[in-house]
Amino acid sequence: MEILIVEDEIKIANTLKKSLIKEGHFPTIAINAEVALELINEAQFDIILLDWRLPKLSGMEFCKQLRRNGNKTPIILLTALTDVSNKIEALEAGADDYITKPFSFEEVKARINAVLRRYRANQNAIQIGDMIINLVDRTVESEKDIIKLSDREFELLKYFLYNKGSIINKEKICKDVWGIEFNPFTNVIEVTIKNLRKKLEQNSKHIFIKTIYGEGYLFIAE
Amino acid sequence: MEILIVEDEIKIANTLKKSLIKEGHFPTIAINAEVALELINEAQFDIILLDWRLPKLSGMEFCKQLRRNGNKTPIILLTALTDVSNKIEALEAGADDYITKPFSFEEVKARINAVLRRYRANQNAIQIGDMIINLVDRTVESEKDIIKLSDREFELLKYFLYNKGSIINKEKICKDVWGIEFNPFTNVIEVTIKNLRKKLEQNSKHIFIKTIYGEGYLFIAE
DNA sequence: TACAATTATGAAAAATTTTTCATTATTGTT
DNA sequence: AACAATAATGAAAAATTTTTCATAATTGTA
Repeated sequence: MEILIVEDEIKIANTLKKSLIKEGHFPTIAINAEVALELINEAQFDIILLDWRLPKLSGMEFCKQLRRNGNKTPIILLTALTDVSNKIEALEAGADDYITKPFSFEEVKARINAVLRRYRANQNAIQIGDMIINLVDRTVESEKDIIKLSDREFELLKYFLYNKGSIINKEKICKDVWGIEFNPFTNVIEVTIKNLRKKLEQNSKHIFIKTIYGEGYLFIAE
Repeated sequence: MEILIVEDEIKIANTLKKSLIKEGHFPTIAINAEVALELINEAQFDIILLDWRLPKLSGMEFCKQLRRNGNKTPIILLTALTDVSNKIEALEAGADDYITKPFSFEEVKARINAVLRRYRANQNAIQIGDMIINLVDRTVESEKDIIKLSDREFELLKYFLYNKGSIINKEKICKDVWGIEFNPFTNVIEVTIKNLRKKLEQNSKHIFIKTIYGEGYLFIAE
């Protein structure tokens, strides 16, 4: 995993770097915000460890700037300050978490894991109607329940999501979801849609698969 | 789907908007780059349709600026220019595609779909060792072949990916992948790891699940 | 070297998913 | 209203996945 360490104290930066390499990660050091920004524009980082105190542009200001520019990489601020208002300030600047110095590497590891777990969950979770669908974990949650979909049902749901608002005919569904040419002698598509519909309707009032007679299906989420 | 239309010609913008709404999308209009940037910082767009000719800051310059600031939203440039060098210029500015005016809505639709398909594939595909793993489509490709994993096997692989470089013991694997407490009377974990290993080893020279005797498993990708 | 602990393995049982099937229901056309 | 075309449905068959099982192999300890 690519980790950017923005820290002007070389000793701290190198210690972190070594420990992260030991963990199988790929850390990169930037000694100030300027260097960091260049690196961010060149490479894709999975997470940023950002010291609060940096020369010129503070870590917090830099954090704000990144967020203002639409950068959503998870950020953990490293701070010596322990005042509660600093925590609020850090989170308001757009940081996902903060670690107070001095810190153990175990804590850094734990925070990185926690922030990434949350980030990945948010990244891949989308709200559709009154449900939350995670495209990586393949979970579907309504207000009532967690809906258990089989693989094929989930593939079909994902397909409808990607084609929301469009009428899709059976031939296209067969090709794109089953990966085979349409066979008019089988009704497996109708059956699978029926099964998916049933599960969605039992758990949602705002999501429908509407049949357009003779044309196909239209996925609607209100 | 949230679509940002950056177009100063109101007629064109409104025509596009209406057609996109008809398709079930959620378009928003910005009449210049400044307005667009504000909207981009406030909301999350799935794709941006960006006119080349904008007052003050051209679409291309705006595109460059977005990319420079780490914004990776798919962008389609709308241009009246047909010179081949403009196409190259557009792509070099960081656009994902371009559409030449005048255009039909069918073409806009087709381009949006193509760009999103490619974007989603790239977004969710990661290279690990000599394989490409798509976490949404759940496909695993090596240079030789497409590896067919069952659900459980894929969940286990994903888990190892997220914990690359860490030794994970069986109790933790059981809890995090199977979602149940470890039962010492079963060897289902060993069997599933064996099955996954076999498939990985048949297709990759650079990915291993190493056994640390008495401790757990370590996922290695070179 | 012998033994214990842990892990790996091939085969089969059990569970689940996917598809097929026959029938019913709905929609459109004449 | 009658009929044809299309879609939906419950049940069961077929296919696949997941787990169990008994045994073998590997690793660590005494």
